[in-house]
Amino acid sequence: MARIEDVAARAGVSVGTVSNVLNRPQAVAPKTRARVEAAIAELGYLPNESARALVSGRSRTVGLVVPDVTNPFFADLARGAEEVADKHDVVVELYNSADSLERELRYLGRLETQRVQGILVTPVDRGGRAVEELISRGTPVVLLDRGRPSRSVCSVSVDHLAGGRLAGAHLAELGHRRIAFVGGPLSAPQVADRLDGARRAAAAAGATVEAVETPALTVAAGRQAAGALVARGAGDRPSAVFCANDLLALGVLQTVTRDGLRVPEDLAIVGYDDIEFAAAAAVPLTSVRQPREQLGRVAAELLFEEINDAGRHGHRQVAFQPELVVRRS
Amino acid sequence: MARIEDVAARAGVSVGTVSNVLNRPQAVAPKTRARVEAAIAELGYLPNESARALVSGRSRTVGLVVPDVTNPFFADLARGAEEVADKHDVVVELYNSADSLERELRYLGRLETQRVQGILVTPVDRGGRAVEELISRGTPVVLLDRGRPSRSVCSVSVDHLAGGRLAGAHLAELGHRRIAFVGGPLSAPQVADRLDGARRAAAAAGATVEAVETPALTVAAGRQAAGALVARGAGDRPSAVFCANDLLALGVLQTVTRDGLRVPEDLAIVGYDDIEFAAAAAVPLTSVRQPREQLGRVAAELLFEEINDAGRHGHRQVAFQPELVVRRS
DNA sequence: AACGTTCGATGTAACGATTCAATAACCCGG
DNA sequence: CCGGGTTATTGAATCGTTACATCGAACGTT
Repeated sequence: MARIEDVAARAGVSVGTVSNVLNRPQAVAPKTRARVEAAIAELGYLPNESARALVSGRSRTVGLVVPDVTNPFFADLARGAEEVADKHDVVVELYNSADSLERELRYLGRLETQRVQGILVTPVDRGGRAVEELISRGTPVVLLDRGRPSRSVCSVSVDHLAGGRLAGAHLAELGHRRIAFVGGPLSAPQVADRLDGARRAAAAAGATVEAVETPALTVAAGRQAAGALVARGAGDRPSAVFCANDLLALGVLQTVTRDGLRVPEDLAIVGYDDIEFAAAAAVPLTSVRQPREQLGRVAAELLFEEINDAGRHGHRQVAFQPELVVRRS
Repeated sequence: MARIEDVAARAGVSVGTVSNVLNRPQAVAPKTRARVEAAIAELGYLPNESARALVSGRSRTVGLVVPDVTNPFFADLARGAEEVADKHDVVVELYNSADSLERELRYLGRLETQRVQGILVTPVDRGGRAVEELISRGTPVVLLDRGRPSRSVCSVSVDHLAGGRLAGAHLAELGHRRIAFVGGPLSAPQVADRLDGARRAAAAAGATVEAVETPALTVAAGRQAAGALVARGAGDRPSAVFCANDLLALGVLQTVTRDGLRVPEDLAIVGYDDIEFAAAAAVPLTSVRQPREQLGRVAAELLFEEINDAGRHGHRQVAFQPELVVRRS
């Protein structure tokens, strides 16, 4: 494979000049530039990114670690982040921690050894030690969807307390007095906040919210939780469920309708995220919408601000307000 | 940030020894190793992957470029690939070309400048010149879901002709005589094959298949195509549609039911891929299932075979058989 | 024609690891 | 206690770039 030296030889110039046409074309005379470009084309030369990164001390990359690429919410978020990374001529490497701490650590470690410019991450363990260490060693990090009030790191999140409130108030207003919350693990703050918000809004309207904890936020977990709910029998069952995300809601919807319940007559359902499938579901899903792509965009913007503004940069915690999208469930 | 030299100094050994404990721990005496490991921990040392890659000539990475991360089909495929990459102690970098040739080229180029060990790719332009050049310059490539009979490259695919046949035969058997195929662009061979297969099976049963081409395989495109279908009026409408993937089918389903058609009574629908949402749809979707994760696994295995077995490695084209999953649509 | 400027091109020292041949330390039997 | 054979460690060369100080040519002005 051709090296910069081969190109230089072929074009009859020095390697420095080749490097210049690659990195500051305006600094080299048009004729020489043309000659060098021809040599590059003839040789099929491609610069070695490792060597580049080695001398400049940083790669032209940022990392994005999400807990579930399968969840369209994160896919949309990734798109938003890519959009702004493009403007900075940086590529986004996407990694799927699949809700596994071990995988998350592996990927974060890998990203750090690659000396990426920065990392966007939704930590599975609520942003624990691993992230602290990353930051303390100097890698810029922006937390996604983990709105801890920490001053030591930028974060972008949605006010899930408000989101929960929206859902709780909506259901209470519809006359529901017994509401179930399906979601988990409750140790995840975004999940706990949604529950909390719903509880408060429901309490204010004289309704109660019972938590049904799930191991994950997936369709399968939703099916399982719904199974337990259905098994209880009509008398002993809440009349509405608020699901911590749309994937769960879809699972619940699927199972309860299969078991003969009507939605929303026998059981009302409210989801969260408002992914594209929510509107296309068996019963179009009422859901709490998060500004998905915007979340990704803003997170990336904060990251690049920190990367470029280096030392003097105040960490900011940006919180978005969710919005209730009422459909038929 | 600590370098290997700092670690060596702190542990009182040479850099070569530190490198050894990192790469072949069994070759260094237990006592020295312990000392070095302590120094590494104290300094929070992390090797610089760029430097590593530079001297070894290859990074510990493979690339995976898919046309749509949002499509759960590809997410599952990625999971399969990661699983086998893990075993080789290699990480999978995931990139979303979003069906854009320009983005695909950018990512492939980037991967090549990073000197990745190999690339798994579902090319948007049916594996044209870009991929040929990649291969000719020596990067191992495995094509995903692009089963061209080319002997010059490994590929993993599903027999979409058979898949189309499955769908066409199923609908014809149900008595449908006018079937629409919704999907596109038809220039994509996987899409064209599905249409072809459906046509043949339908023709054998005396039915006809009319193609409704869409610009992409998304929910939105499905909605749009369905709109056109609905607008035609009951008399002039096919009684069944076969969609090139489940995303389209979901879009079609959503629009036609919104417009008052019953599925499957007024319009039967068959999807393709059998993603998780298919079963959870308004009307549980009949779909042609592809072995998604297995596809990813086998592709990765072929790639590593080529990477490790270097010169002598016969390119193979693996084709899987799809399977019809009958549900209610 | 001489001189000061500018603009373009050059050469080389890093960057941070790995590799490998050479050397040193060690172990054990005689 | 010495020598022969291992086993451990060392040190320098190397990977492919970029950055930067330096050098040279060309040009316009007086």
